[in-house]
Amino acid sequence: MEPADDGPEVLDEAAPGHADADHLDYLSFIDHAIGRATAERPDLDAAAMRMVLTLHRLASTVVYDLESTVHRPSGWTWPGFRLLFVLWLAGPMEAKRAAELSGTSRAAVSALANTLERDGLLGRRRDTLDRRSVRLSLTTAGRASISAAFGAHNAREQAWADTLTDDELATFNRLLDKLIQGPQATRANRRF
Amino acid sequence: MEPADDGPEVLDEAAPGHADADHLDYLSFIDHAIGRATAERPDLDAAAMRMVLTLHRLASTVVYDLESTVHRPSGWTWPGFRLLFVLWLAGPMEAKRAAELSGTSRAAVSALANTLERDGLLGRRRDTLDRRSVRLSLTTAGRASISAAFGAHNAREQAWADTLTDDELATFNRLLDKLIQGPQATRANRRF
DNA sequence: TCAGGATGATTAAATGTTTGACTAAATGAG
DNA sequence: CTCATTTAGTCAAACATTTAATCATCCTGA
Repeated sequence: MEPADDGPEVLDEAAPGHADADHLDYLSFIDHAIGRATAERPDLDAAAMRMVLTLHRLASTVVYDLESTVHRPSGWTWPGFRLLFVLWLAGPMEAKRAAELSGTSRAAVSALANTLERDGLLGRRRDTLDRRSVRLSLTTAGRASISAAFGAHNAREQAWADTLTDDELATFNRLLDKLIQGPQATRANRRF
Repeated sequence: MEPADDGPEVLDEAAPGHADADHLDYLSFIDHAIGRATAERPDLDAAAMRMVLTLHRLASTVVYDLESTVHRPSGWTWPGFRLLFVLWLAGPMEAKRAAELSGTSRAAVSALANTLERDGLLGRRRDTLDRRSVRLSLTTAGRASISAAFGAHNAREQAWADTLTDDELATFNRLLDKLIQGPQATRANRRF
């Protein structure tokens, strides 16, 4: 990799206000970012910025934890888990519905099904009535795998939830639900 | 793609309890999943399961919204935005620190920097003291881009936050903060 | 001093994601 | 009935992510 030749267009010196940026980490960066951004642009909505920034970082951290401690050691990936999870709990279904329920595109389900089928965890079958459509279902091996993995998965979920009191958890779940049932979520879920 | 040959190992019929799985969507699947899973395995922690499932789906939906309405139309990706955002608000820094602050691996930052450098949004410069280390900084074009994009970004954040009342938002942010400051998050953030 | 071990960055290989194009099959208006 | 349109799935190209291996550089202790 060639080092950049330090042309004049590179802002190489820290701009004023970055002086305190040296003792930051993944968590404290949130406060720093909100402070810097709103100092530079007072029109920004700080509480909304905090909500999205923290929500995203928390979700990433939880997913990384589940994937690295539960699923990768069992030989599979988070996206693979998500698709098998849907099939486990809602039964065999068309690829299109699996995409809707797992929240990705049909193309991603198609690609994902390739590896999962290769690994013997799910089966594909062309529908006889509508021959465009493909029905996905767990194999017995797939069912056994996910059923076994989900115990460990839920144990980690429980450890996370234990960070909050029972009341706080109930409140948190209520607010999550309000957000995901709200107009923005309804508007946004258009991956199809 | 070859249809599976419907061998006996494929669980092709819906198991009992899947009868009501036909009128599900991305949102109502959460309730269905919790009901089915706890019916099958009463030892599971339903509230914890709900928390993680909803948290993940909400975060994915918000990110997809921001990426598809704000960032992709401007010609860049969510991961690219995240890296530039860190450089914007904390100033030039080593690649290693950029990885810590943006929450990915050093390898991912290295790959991401390739495309961003190619597109003229950031510059790389070998450190003269420690010649292993590489310093990343925004170009003026990169700075202008992110500054322009962040107005629209924050407007979408605001729309999401408006789903909650002011009190609810304050509570939600407090609980997000408690979770991300808690022992699980501290334990889990070990991507380095 | 210098050999062994740590550290920063990159690359490699495998996976997964997106959008957009393409194929094949079903549907529906005339 | 036929032809245009819609729909399900897949493919292709561009990107991004992970872990593991590799390379170069720095540091440390005998």
